[in-house]
Amino acid sequence: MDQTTHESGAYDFSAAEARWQAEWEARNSFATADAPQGGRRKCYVLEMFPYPSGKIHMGHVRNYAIGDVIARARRAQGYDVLHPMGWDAFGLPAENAARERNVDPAKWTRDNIAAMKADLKRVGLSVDWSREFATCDPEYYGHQQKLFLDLWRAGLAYRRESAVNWDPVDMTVLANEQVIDGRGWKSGAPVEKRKLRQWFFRITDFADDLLAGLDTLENWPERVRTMQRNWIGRSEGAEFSIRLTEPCAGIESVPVYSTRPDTLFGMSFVALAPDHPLAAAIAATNPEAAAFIAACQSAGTSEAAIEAAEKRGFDTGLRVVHPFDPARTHPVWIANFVLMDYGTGAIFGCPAHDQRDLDFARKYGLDVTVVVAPKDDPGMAVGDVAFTGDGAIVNSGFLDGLAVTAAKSRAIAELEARGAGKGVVNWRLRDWGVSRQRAWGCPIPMIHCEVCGTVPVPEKHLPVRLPEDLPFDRPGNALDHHPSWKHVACPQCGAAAQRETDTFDTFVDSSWYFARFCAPHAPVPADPAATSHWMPVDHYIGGIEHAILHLLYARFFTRAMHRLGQVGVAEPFAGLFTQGMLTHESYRTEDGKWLYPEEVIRHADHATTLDGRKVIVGPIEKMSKSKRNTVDPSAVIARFGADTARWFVLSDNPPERDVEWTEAGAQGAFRYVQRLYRLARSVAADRADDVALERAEGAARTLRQATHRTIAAVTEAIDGFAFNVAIARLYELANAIAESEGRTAPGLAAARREAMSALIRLAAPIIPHVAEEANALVAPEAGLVVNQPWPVADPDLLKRDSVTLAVQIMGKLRGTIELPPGADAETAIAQALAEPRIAQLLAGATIVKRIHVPDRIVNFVVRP
RNA sequence: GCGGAUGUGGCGGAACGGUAGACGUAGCAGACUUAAAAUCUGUUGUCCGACAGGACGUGGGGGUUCAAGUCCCCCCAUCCGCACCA
Repeated sequence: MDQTTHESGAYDFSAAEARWQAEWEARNSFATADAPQGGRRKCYVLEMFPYPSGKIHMGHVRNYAIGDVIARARRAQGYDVLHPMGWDAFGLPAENAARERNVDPAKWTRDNIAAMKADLKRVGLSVDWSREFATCDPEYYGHQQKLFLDLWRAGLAYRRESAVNWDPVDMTVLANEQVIDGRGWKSGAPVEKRKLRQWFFRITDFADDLLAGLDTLENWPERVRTMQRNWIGRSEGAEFSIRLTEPCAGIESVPVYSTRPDTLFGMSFVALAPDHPLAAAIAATNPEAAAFIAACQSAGTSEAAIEAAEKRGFDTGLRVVHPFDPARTHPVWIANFVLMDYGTGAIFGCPAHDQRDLDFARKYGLDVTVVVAPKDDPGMAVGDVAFTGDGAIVNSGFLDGLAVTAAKSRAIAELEARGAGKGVVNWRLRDWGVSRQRAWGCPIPMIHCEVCGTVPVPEKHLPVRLPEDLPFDRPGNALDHHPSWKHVACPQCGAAAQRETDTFDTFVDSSWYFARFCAPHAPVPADPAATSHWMPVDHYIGGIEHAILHLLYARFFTRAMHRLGQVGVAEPFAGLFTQGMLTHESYRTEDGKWLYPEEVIRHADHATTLDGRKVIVGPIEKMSKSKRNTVDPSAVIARFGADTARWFVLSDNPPERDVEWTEAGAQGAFRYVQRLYRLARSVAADRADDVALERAEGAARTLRQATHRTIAAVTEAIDGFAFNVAIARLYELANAIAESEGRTAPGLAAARREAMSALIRLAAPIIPHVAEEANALVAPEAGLVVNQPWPVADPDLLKRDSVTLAVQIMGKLRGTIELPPGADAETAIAQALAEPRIAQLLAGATIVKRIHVPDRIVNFVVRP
């Protein structure tokens, strides 16, 4: 009896998984070289690296299982596969832990990495761990500082003022997620906007290219490309000045941007962003305006908060002159829905043809003039819905009668002729602010000298290391509070100077790690030869929540590095796959306390606690610690094994959708793993059969056909990331092998061995441990499964002996017929008409049309 | 508010415009067992009817087509993102 079989004959996953993981590690099965290997095609598989929270969760298991299936399948298919792993190790949680529990964020992070790595290793991933690094390694962030200096020298980084959320009680900058309903999450104090000098990357320099590049990303989900396109937000419009009737504080006119210059005659007001310079000038002498602006500032900086807020405005009393009609004047308002960061921070309002303007106009009783008349309703009156479609321009002087597009050009030409403005391309995309007032991040390698200004840290002094004794005893930036860290001599003049105490946004850390993985020990940030070989990432796998920011920043950063000659490609991710989230029922006691699933006994129609108290079963929601509806993968792996966990998270539904963890599903997965092993034992016990595979007949040939159909179907399904479909086909093959047991047919033993070998290799990317175990029973002479090639389907065995066609009358199914594949229309229709039931139903009716789709259907269209 | 997606049996889901419900899970009936678990066999969309057969059925409403889960239009619900969470 071998050591992984219980006395009962059951598969002992625990011993087997540890043994095969050790075996792969001892053989270095997943190590990859930086350079090309003998003409083998390369495949770079990368899952978004994790934040080291300390424990893996089921979302990680699913994310890494998806990547691992692809990596293992590609390896079997003959590719040279790069599949690395690392840690996105800077960020707020470590800092919060430091404050709350007085621990060193570095130690906290290192401990978390160690724990998570141990968890991940038990999942049995085909990862080349020799490439592992964490973004908090001084070596990594030192290279990042070098990259920043390169970007700065290339003019792609600069410093300017920008607003942050300021908590006036805790005296600290808040992240948007720390602002809840306009208040600080801890202090509860209303948040203020405050301007700080901050570092920015000039991502807008690449706006055009980032947009155009999307068209080349054929292996990205269309929805992600659409989201990025909308985010970049290219628009064509007009930028022009609108003259005030009287100057205000020396300001004579207001520049506005509009994508609808065709509706200029429908203008009824001008609206300024609350932080617009003219608004500030007005507020200086008008306390009411100042109060209104102050009220707007408390909303926080997030666009969602601003736009979801009720539209409010303040009439400044100023008026502007209409650019095309000096006789008309319009009021100037300050409005909370106008964004300073978009366009010029001021708009003209045309309520009839813009919903936000209309809502605003209705609220404050402003004029609504229709200037675009829909073709089917030329006399349209506007109620509460703005008309934004095409039509003919009316009430608009020289624009009258034109269509919208023509009117835009005409209006722009007129503005240019009058010297008032011009046609411009505008982008919604803003430059990327990377300064964070946080201590647990990559220090920005700059020094502020009173004499020399802002001076870069000399490269020989990189990395600028974080101090090991960060003081977290008071709010604010611990790096800034450190007694000595920031005080240095100016590298240029030697005078006393101060280090920049802001650190980088952690999105910077994750914007080039995939390039570093290609040569993780190179003396430069990215090794050009290694990145030229491995980049782009062929399959990048992660959550849909990263669809915009992370992916856009990484695309920008790669372009910047490419421009500087540091990586071989401009586009980092050739293929993208976005997975759904893990969800689970949530449970609470009657007094509202959240319960973990393991504290709950689930009955058929209700649930109780372990000691019998009533449990309220909540909706199925995204797993989160706060609701305690999490399932701990370590516990699942200990109970069922890694193979079961991997199989379940891939089997239940398409990977791009959310998956609900269910006990029943896990049990089902567990049964399959056991069943695979039992089948292998059964096949291994078959007596040899001297009939060759090629001469298999009857049940043996049927099994061979099933095997080869499964090979074709599973290969296609895995290529398309349809793991749930691949798994359904693997169930079918297992069923077919089980059915063949005890039967007799020429070549059946050989056919069963063939089927089992295919099943093992096809299932191996998903459940690699039991696949090795089964292989050791059935075909030990073939060597480890990880070194075996992917099975290939024999086209002859994919051919069907006969096909079933549906026979329809008026599109309704009325019967089926059996035909040889490829039968022509005449044969099919004749046979359909010969069916007694069809003939009966057609009797007395006139057939007006006969439709035949080869190997699919016959449909008769009849008249009674 | 804006942008993007999703919706099919009790549940997860499958389905080049061509037999809706593959496969799994749950349920029911049976075999094995002292018993339970495991395993195996059969069965299961709803309604009518006898297992023949029929009607209905893919979030709701309309349309295109010989034929619609699939294409088009409108609506509803849920989820993701919104620039300092990662």
